[in-house]
Amino acid sequence: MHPLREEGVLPTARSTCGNFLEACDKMPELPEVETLVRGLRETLPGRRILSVRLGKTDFMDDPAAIERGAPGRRIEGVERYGKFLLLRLSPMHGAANGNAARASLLVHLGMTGRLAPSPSALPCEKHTHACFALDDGRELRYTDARRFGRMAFFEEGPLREQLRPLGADPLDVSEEEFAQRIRTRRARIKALLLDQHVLRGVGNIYADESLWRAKIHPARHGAQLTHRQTESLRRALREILERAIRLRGSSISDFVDAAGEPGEYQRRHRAYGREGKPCYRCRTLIRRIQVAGRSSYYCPRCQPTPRWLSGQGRQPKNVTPH
DNA sequence: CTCGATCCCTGGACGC
DNA sequence: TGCGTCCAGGGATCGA
Repeated sequence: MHPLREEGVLPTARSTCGNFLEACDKMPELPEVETLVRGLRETLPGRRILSVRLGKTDFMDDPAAIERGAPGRRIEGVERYGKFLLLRLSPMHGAANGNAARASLLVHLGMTGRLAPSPSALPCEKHTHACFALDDGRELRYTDARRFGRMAFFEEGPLREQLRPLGADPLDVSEEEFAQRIRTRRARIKALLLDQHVLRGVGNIYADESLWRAKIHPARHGAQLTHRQTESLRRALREILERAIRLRGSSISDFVDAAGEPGEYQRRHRAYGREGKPCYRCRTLIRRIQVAGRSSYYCPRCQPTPRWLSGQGRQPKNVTPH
């Protein structure tokens, strides 16, 4: 039996205190991945990968390529691209074959993925599917119960190929590009925010939060939005993501930020997961509907339902994008 | 091309 | 206590 299969279960490693929604809090979207990247950057660069052990591999593009390509390389950097995490690897030491080129390990955490170094002596947590032994007595371990994540090894060319289809950086996208990417589409705004080909890094939580803040109903069509609305949404999204990164970066939960509000209050979602609770702006009860196959939380008063949806009426035919 | 529906997978919540 | 059922979601894939 594979050593990783018999999972050495740590005595209830994490106190999963709290309800489901607090657990959702940890779902890796852009800010969570960014925080992880910053943490790994402190400790990984310069380390050499000595060996690789894999458990279940059905979420990996090409497990053999990882086993073949990673050992012997040095970790040169850690980067984020959307929700992807990139381990930049050196060319293979003194390699004359195909390993002379730079390469990267591409990691997506999916819903439940975690990536962290750990002393090799510690038993692996349950659902650990990849262990990279480092030259300092630690192992970089990937754990993912649901295996919705992804792991792959690429050299530069193929890596660019993988990342090329991804959309704009929501922290960086210009007013014009954002409007262009949204207002030319007839899909619902919620679907567009979640589409990694439109924007890279936004997930369900921050999509709902930014729509709440911009006062836009999740089922509106991209092409229905005014320029003023897309600009409001772009700013809301950027500010929420930036704040989330700041908050995640400070491990202390109850600090007071520049706005003078307690961190605990700040970090609470305004819409996501708050079905039946009063809107922070108008006290109307937050509702939950399905949009683009995902739960979507919104305030029915602040984010008015589009007319075509509210009545028995259906979607008008003339929402032609332009 | 565009968009929506379906499926993958597991653990936790909930009902009986 | 224990069992079954439902549900969460990112993204690939398929069909309309």
